[in-house]
Amino acid sequence: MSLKIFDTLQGQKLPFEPLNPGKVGIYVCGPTVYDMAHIGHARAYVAFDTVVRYLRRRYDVTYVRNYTDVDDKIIKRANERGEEPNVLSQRFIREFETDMTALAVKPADIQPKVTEHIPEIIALVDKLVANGAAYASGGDVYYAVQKFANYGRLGRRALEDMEAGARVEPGDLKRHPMDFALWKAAKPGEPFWESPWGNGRPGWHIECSAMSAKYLGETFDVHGGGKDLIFPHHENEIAQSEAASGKTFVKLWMHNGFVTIDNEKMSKSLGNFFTVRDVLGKFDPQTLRYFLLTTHYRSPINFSDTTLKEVEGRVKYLYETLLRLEDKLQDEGSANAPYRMDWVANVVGRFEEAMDDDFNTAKALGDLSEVFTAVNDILAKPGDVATDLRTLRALKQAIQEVGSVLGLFVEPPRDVLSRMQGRRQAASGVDAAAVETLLAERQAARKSKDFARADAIRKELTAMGVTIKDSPTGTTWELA
RNA sequence: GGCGCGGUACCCAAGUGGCUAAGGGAAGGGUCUGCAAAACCCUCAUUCAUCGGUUCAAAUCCGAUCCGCGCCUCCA
Repeated sequence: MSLKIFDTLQGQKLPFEPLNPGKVGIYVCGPTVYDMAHIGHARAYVAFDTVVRYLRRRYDVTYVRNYTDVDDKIIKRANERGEEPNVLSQRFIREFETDMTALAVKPADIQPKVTEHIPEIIALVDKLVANGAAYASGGDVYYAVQKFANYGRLGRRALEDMEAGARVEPGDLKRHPMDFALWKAAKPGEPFWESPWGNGRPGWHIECSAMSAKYLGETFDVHGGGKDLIFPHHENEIAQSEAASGKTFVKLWMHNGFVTIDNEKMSKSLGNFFTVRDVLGKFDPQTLRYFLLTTHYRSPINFSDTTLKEVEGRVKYLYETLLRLEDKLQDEGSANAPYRMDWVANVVGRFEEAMDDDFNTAKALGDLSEVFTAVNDILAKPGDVATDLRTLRALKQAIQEVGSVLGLFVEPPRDVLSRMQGRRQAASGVDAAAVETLLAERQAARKSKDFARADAIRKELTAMGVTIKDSPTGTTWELA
């Protein structure tokens, strides 16, 4: 049982071995906080949250995920809104954290902000200028890509190929078109910090080099982010960090695939953009999380309302099963009866097999389906009481253990189900009291065997979007 | 143009050299039910874009072709 992870740099799955036995340092590029988080963010952070949760089963993990809280887009947005950049970024950090909490994404161990690491950044830029990897030009400082032999290795592209397409502005301060800014001179009205090169602010890529080194060291185990960060962001991080330290920057690179809409990358220019908040207005956070885990993290995942509806139905089934299971387990059980099926003892083992193969949550979820079916099977067709209870207990424990890694099935099923029901009810505008009245009327009709009347009422309810379930303990209802 | 990824049933989606091609949804049949709903059971790809090749053996490896997507500019 050994963990294999796909490394972007090598282009293949590799057995994972931490640099320091028992310990893992992982850095994931966080959001630039100038707007609400979108589903692409949700995907990335749910994916890495799951990775980290799984790694923590075996290692002492230090997980760092930054906030980029100073950048062109933030300044632009703040100006548009007549707001201070730092006020705007702080606000979107809070919104981001609200969304992540809803999605059961645990905070990273360290969540550094760029604005709180300016001295480290300046020191790093200074070092790069001193050793010739970078040069000051105007009030800016640029990284000289030609000085870094491996430039383009992560993104699999040659410097010569890139020059052709690069736009060279007249009077550009860069020596080479692909050189990128480590430090940008402040324009009037922009936030700035004092530096040896004048007032300015960090370029986009340098922050991650500076902050990862500070918290994880000059060489660390895993660096992750979305596929769109491979080039130039991560390429540039490697160039900066390795030119400064002379050491290998990162042992293994992980990149998650995109969220697509109609099979095209989600982007504002295409107008196919959904925020997490939009989606959580229509679907349960557990639905979104489950959906994001149904496809392997490196593949694209296509988002649509139809799919989410389907997934919510599934998630509802899972929680209803859990609810039935819990109710059943109220009964006192036996200690060492046999299991009803022999695979029961190995549910977690199978889960680890799936996760060990580059965190295959899609496979893991597929396997889990059989567990839930088994639970319902036992509940629907009870056999020997002692055997059933022992089996159900074991299955419940396995579901909980697997769920604690996937970030599912942690909340009480009743809470999740009533949250879903509440959202549907609010959206449909159905009056619960009116439904109850009709149900009481139908109950009376049924009691007097007036089934025609009872069915007429059910038809009426169906027209309202209400589905009812009769059971020995009473009638419940829900919105389709 | 350069580089990369992918095409598995009606839909979504695992599987990347060898037991019966996971799982979910939809659909059809059944059990249960006054009838339903829910739940459970059964059925549902001799076949993995196409064409060649390698191999005792390929959805899985190689080549070609067609189609879709992404990166090369800010992006998770």
